[in-house]
Formats: sequence, structure tokens, C-alpha cells
Amino acid sequence: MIDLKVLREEAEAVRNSQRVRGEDPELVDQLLAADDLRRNAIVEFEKYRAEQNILSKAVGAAKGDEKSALLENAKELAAKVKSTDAIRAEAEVNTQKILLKISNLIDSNAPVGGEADFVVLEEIGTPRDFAAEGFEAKDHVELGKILKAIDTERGAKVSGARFYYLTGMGALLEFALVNYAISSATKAGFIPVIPPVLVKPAAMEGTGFLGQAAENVFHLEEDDFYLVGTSEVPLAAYHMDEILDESSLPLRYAGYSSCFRREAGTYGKDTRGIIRVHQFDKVEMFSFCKLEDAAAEHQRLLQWEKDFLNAMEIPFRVIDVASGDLGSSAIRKFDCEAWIPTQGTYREVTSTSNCTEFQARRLNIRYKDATGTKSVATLNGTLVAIPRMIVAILENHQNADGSVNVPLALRPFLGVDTLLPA
RNA sequence: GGUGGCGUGUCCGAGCGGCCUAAGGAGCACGCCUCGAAAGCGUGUGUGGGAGAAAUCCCACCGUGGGUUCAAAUCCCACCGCCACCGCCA
Repeated sequence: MIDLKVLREEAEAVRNSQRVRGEDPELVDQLLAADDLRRNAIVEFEKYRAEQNILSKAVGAAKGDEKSALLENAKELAAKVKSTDAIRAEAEVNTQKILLKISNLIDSNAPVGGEADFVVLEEIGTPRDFAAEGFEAKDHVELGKILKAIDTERGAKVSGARFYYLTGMGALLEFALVNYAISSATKAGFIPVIPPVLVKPAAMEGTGFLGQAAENVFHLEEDDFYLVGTSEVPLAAYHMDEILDESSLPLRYAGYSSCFRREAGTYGKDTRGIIRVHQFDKVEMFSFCKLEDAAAEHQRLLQWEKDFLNAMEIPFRVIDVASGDLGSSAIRKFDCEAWIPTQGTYREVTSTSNCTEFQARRLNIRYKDATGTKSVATLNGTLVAIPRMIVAILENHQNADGSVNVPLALRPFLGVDTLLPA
């Protein structure tokens, strides 16, 4: 959530942020009004409460007739306290409700517009010219069959559309990617983590996934658990309700977990293959740092993502995601998009967001320095999302016979130089 | 799943209806002492919110949420978590 003080002082900036996101700027004025009511209600309640505290002490000290007289007054006052407290509580809830609807104050450097209005920051590597090489590229589904690495048919039989099995070299490829990712992250100072993937509402709410993204979250009704769509959720919530030591920042975690997404509203989109699936594994970077270091940290996360794609020898580009396409927590987001030969286009494979204090404020994560306690900033970035990385590797490194060359960096982790038709 | 015990400040730990504005200890910070340190002595030491120009004052917080009461860390109810034993499973 945003800071109420910021809202009071810079209401117009918040309205504008809502506008460029394509969200409701009216909420700002609703919130200002609710906040005003809230503060008045607090003053009213506290006035009676303070009186009651004094009177209660007098009751304790008094005896006999004097006591019964005081008790009469005290009873009236108690009723007054109760009613004003109820008004106060309602005002607090109402303010909070609106506050949670407002998205993070967008970075003025982020491009304004919708999904298509991203800015390409750089293009790295050159897509292969399969025509010049004398054969037509096969897509990952076909390659997956030839290598017996991906089985979408049985995935559909057992679990339905958007499910798949990784088998044989496909399964080993996942382990190799994860091991490479975790080992490079550990070298870079990340703490490796295997988090829970079922979380309570507070964790989901705190990371901002129950707002606009709620329709994509699996919910276990019976037990009120959510299945996380990314380990960003349990990693962010890891330090919930804690005060961190200034000297421990930046704190960097690399979480490996399964991710679950409903993919609502994507019917007919990416129905073939494993580009868009309900369940996949991912290694996610997550940083807790000081607000003033957040922009630099964001660049670092992006650099680690670029290093990974370079190590996989995949042509890709980096885009600055436009305002209308950002998550509610993010003030800015960079996506790395890998070249997918059979689609003739770049597709998102990793993504990094700067959420500043937005999540930390909801999750109550702070740090202490000489001047007091402040909210930390949180940032996240994908190191590797397995299915999409497998797609990129298979399609970009394929040979005419359906075999696939393994990127140099991955060979020590996989144990082979080439994936051969099985 | 059953039974019993327990959740108090940075930590340990007392309190079990009103002088709780939470004892005592440890830690930490500063000061005194010292050539310097340790010990000792003294002072301070949480979070959130509200009012105010400020000094400052007020309110809330003893696992969480309700309730009883003029008054709740303390009594009642529910839930969550931890520990122990038993049962079941791996």
C-alpha cells in the first residue's frame, strides 16, 4: 500500500499514477475523505477513552456512596466509549479497504501506455537464420516428442489443458537449469530457499496478488490456503512483521518453487506447448533493501537475468514495460524476452519488478537505523522459469535431425553436450 | 486425531481483576571511574496511531479475534502457534 502521508501531500501525483495505469483516480479522493473521517473518529474516541481511564482509577480508590455515584457516571462513559470506538473501527476498516485498492506510485521513467507501448531497451544476440542453414525450425512440442522430453498429451489426459510431463532429458534439463541457477545465485550472495507454496491470505494480500491479479490465483476454499503463483509471495512474506537490522541489507534470497496460475482469460492463447501452463517450477530472486538503493538493485537483478540468458546463448531483448501493464505493486518492470524461432518473435521469459515500499508496508517489514524505523524496499526478478527456458533452449539450439546442442554453461550440470532423439 | 502444559518488551522471566505508568535480570547505548579495559556506579533503552508551530500530551499494543466489567496481561469463548506423551501415517 502507499503511504497515507504521501497521499495527503501529493494527491495529484497519486491520481496521475492511477490514470496512467488505467486505474481509477477517483479512489484518491475517496481515500482522502475516508482518512479525514477516520482521524476525526480517533480524536472523538480517544477523548472519551482518556476520561474513562481517569474515572476508572477514581472508582477503584473510592468507597461506599461515593463509589456508587462514580459508578453511575462511569457506566454512561463506558457506553460512550463503546459507541465511539465502533465508529472509529468502522472508519479504520473503510480507510484500509480503499487504501488497499490503490496501486503503487508509478516511476515517472516508465513508459506510459498499454501492453503494446513498451520501450525496447536493448537487443542482445542474433536470431539464427534457419533458411540459410537449410532446414525449417521445429517447434518445442515437436522437439519435445522427438527427444521424449515433453509430454503434453499425457499431461492433458491426467490433469487437463495446460499441464505436461517433463520426462527423460526434459526432466534432467530442469534439474540442470535449477542447479545452474542456484549455484550462480549462491555465488552472487543469494541465500537459496525452498519455500512453502501454500500460503495464508495475509501473505497473498501482502504481496498484492489479491487485487487485479486475484483471478489468476488458485484458492483452496476448504482450508483457506492460496497456491502461490510465484515464490515472490513466500519470499516477501518471509520477513513479515519483522524489523530487520540495517547492516543485514541488502538481503537477497533465491527461491526455488513450483508456481501455480489459473491463466484465466487466456483461452485460446498459447494453447500449444508449454509456454503458458498452470504449473511450473521457477527460481526467483528476491531482494530486501533500502528505498534509496532500490533503483540500483533493480538494475542488478536485471543484470543477473541477462547473465543467465547469455549463458544459455539465447538471443533476447530487454523491454521497459508500459504503465498500463504493470502489477499493482510495481513502480517499474523490465522483461527479458527470448527469441522464439517458430513464432518469429520475442516472448517473455524473465521479468524483474521494483516494488519499493509497497509490499513491505502491507507486510509490515521494516529496518532500523540511527534515525528510526523505516519500511524496506522489495524487488523481485526471475532467474529462470523452467518451461519457457526449455522452449527457448530447444528451439534456438536445435539441429536438422531434431537433436539439440546444450549451452556450454549447462553441460557440467547436465552431463551431455547434445540432446539426442530418443 | 487424543490428552496435558505453555505463548508477556531485544532476550530470559515475574505478575493471574484497579499503585501494571509490566517487577527482577541479561543485553545494548551514553556518562562517571581508569593509562586503557574489565568490574562497579548512574542514566536511558519498544511498536503503531492521534493532537500540536514546538516543548509536549493523549490513545492502543502482554499469540490472534470476540465477550464479561466502571476497569482485563489477569476472568470467559473461539482460533492460531509451540512443547510433551499417546494413536495413526511415512
